[in-house]
Amino acid sequence: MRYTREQVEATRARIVTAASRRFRAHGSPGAAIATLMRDLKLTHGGFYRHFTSKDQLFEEALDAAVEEMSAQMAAVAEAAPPSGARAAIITTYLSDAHCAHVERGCPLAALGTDIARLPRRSRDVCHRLLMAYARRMARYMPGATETEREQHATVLFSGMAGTLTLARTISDPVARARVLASARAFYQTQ
Amino acid sequence: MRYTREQVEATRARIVTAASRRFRAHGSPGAAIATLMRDLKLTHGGFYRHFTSKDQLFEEALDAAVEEMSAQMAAVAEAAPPSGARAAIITTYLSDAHCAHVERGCPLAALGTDIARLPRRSRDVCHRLLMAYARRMARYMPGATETEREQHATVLFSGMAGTLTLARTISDPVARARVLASARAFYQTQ
DNA sequence: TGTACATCAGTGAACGCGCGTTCACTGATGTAC
DNA sequence: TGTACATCAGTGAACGCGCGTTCACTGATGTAC
Repeated sequence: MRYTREQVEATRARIVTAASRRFRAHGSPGAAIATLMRDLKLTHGGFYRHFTSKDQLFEEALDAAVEEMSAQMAAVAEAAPPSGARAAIITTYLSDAHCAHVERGCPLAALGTDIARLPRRSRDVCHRLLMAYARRMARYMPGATETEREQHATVLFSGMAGTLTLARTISDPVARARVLASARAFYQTQ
Repeated sequence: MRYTREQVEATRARIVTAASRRFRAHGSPGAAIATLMRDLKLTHGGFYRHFTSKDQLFEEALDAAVEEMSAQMAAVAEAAPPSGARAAIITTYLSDAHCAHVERGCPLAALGTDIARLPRRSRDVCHRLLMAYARRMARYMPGATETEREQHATVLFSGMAGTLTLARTISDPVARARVLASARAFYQTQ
């Protein structure tokens, strides 16, 4: 073997991480494998030594994005006083900074409509990943039962994702900030 | 001239209407001009007698979608007692029926992330169309000033669009209906 | 009124490009003997 | 320990396909005379 198992897995991980950013920034059709590999100083042919198809990469990249995002949100929640965890999440999620960085931000806001259009099998896989995200956020949500908290997380995060997506269509920074601020106020009082 | 002005404009309108459905269902990269024209019993070459590019069609199709959707929502609001207009909008927007028909539904929920990724010039055009939608809905929203009502409409509709998009990733009808019901309850009490 | 020509929506072949995927090949290292 | 062979991550050319766009052409109708 030319490379050790560690090297091979490191390369694979680099591809997944880079893909998770590029897919969020440009969508799957907008992110070509050849470009992705070239920017990693690799050639596109080698891609298929690691993945069977672009679709498989998409799923793994989404998994990585969900993991990255939910870890960030959990960190924000844990840093806040217990009663302010939900508020801290809302402030961070609907921040100008999050809005400005699709490629590192919430995969639902970045890829929602693309996932909704996927054929059933892939859509189910993706949806399961998104549900894990909601489940992880549930502990910071109000509600008497785990199910209630999960549903609250689902509605809150999908709602904020919609507003973030809309904010990203706005070129004017002032107008964009105003929409984000309105949404923060809206969800904070709920 | 082979065709009268009426015939030419009727053909053009048919193309825009069909495109507005197909773009919402499959996104712009997923909706090919050749297929679109073929289903209208036309050939793809003729397309360029009516439009200069696919991008131009996208903008006109989005305009039509916004018009269709906001007219539907306005009708629902007008049919309700004045104090119940907002509630009626929420119930209709977050209904199973709306969720099941992307191609006739809210363009923000169907195309949000695609629009956010457009180059600046087209994104501005699209965003202006979406703002007209919010402006038209503002009259049914609470708020002391027109600006407040518009901001409320913006946050409410973008939020509902995010949840609708998420609901569309769910294959199981029961789970999907549960998410929509939770969101209806959430926004109704706000 | 009749005839010749111009117009232009629509046709269908062709072009060019990007992209996912395949494949024969390379060459450094692991392994068998 | 040394040598021959196997492995397989990575290379880069090539394939096939879909798609946006172009273009020469058609032919029915409008218009000029």
